[in-house]
Amino acid sequence: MALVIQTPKKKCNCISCELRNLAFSSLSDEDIGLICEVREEISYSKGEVIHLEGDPIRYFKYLKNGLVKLYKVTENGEEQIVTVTRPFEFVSNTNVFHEEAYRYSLSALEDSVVCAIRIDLIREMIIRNGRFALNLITVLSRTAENIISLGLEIRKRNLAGRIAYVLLYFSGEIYHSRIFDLPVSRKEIADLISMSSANVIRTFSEFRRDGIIKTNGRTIEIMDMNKLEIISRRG
Amino acid sequence: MALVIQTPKKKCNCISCELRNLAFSSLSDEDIGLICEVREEISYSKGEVIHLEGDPIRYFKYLKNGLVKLYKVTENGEEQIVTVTRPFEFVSNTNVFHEEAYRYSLSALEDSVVCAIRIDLIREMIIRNGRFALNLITVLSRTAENIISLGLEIRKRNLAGRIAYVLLYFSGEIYHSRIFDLPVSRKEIADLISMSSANVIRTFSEFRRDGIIKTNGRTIEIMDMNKLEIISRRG
DNA sequence: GCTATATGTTGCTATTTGTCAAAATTAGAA
DNA sequence: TTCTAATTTTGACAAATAGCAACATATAGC
Repeated sequence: MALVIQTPKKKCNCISCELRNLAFSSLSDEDIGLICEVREEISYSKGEVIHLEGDPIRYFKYLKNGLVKLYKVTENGEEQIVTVTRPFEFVSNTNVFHEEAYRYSLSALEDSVVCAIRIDLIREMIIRNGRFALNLITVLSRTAENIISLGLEIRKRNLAGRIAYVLLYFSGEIYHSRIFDLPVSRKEIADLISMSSANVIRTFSEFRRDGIIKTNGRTIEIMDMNKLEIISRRG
Repeated sequence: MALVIQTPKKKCNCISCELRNLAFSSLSDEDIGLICEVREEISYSKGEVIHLEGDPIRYFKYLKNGLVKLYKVTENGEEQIVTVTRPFEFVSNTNVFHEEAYRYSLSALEDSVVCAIRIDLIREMIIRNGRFALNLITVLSRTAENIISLGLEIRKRNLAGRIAYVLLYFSGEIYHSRIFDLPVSRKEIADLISMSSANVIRTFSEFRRDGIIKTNGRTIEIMDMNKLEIISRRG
């Protein structure tokens, strides 16, 4: 008798997970094994909400693959987008360690996989493993700095400069390609750069007229990278 | 000129330092003693630069008392202010753990005292003392989140809303008083909210005309807190 | 394939914000 | 103090941006 019945758990693959090279590189195989046991890997399809602002924080989440947006809904029901980000960003973790509830909502812009580990366990490991803690501080502060920097870059530019910056951001940081499918609507770009969607669209049209970009729906092709960079710089 | 005062070393008082209640609460008396030995307490008078963006990061700095501004100089020589902050914020430490050089400059808006501890030592302590690490993560993420939040709040408002928000910020967060001396010039407010200084001044004048504030040079008295909050909310 | 709905586009106008310049005031240096 | 330079203030005008509305196009659900 006394059979230990393990619910059919798919074979843990954390040990070979490419993410170990980030914060988790300093964990022993033993600890990684522990994380494997308890971590939950959750798939979200495009458009799905991963969590809402106000939800209690129980998990430390990081993006394994896909693309997400971090955002906030203002009192008058408008969305303000904090950032759009790829793996392996530690998403919405700016406040994971000092608040009870999420300050920002998170949703999937593309089909995405999030790895979630109970925050208590992460806390334990920080306490137990100083090297892990130091690694974690490093990546968390990089994540936070990216968000801060994006905000400053947006804030100092005018409409055209903001759009040029965002296009370069998607091209350079997100897609590493001169041609790409925008993962967001014009309205969402407006919500990211804090401008009206009509003016975002207008600026796209101007850039198109001036031969700086080609657009076909959400497909963007940057034709004149140089001019776009100039607009971004002096905008 | 911001001399590092090393000798004669005044009797170490870290053990009773009110800052121990923050990140350092989890350090043993022994470790606190060690920090006492090596920490440098540096006084800056109003207007002095504490460090410049690009300077190599060698110290973990926190503000013991005073008031500082964190800022950046753009390519065209304009200042962009990231935040204005009081103790016991951990200043400019967003990138202390993942970069070689400061990304932002820091200067004193009032006479200030900064405690500086060699970053290597902090790293060592993180590795050695997990509780300290966890505490540090908590306060660092709160600091980062404050900066992110300020940026978002500014970005979503129009001119009048931004100024109302900033006045409420100084009144509520910095001075805890309805009447206070602005620690910054009109130009610096402009650099913080990313608007022109002429328009900042104009808005001050409007608020004055409407009986919302009284101004006398840098002395501000908020006369109608309610109206200011309404402007901040719907701006 | 078809409708219903959301998203994108453009023009027009009102409002907001920036720029420039001159005058008034304030702060700092000698 | 006295002078000088920087900051503050205001006005007039130009430029940028928002708001609205009509229409086109794409998308999703049936």
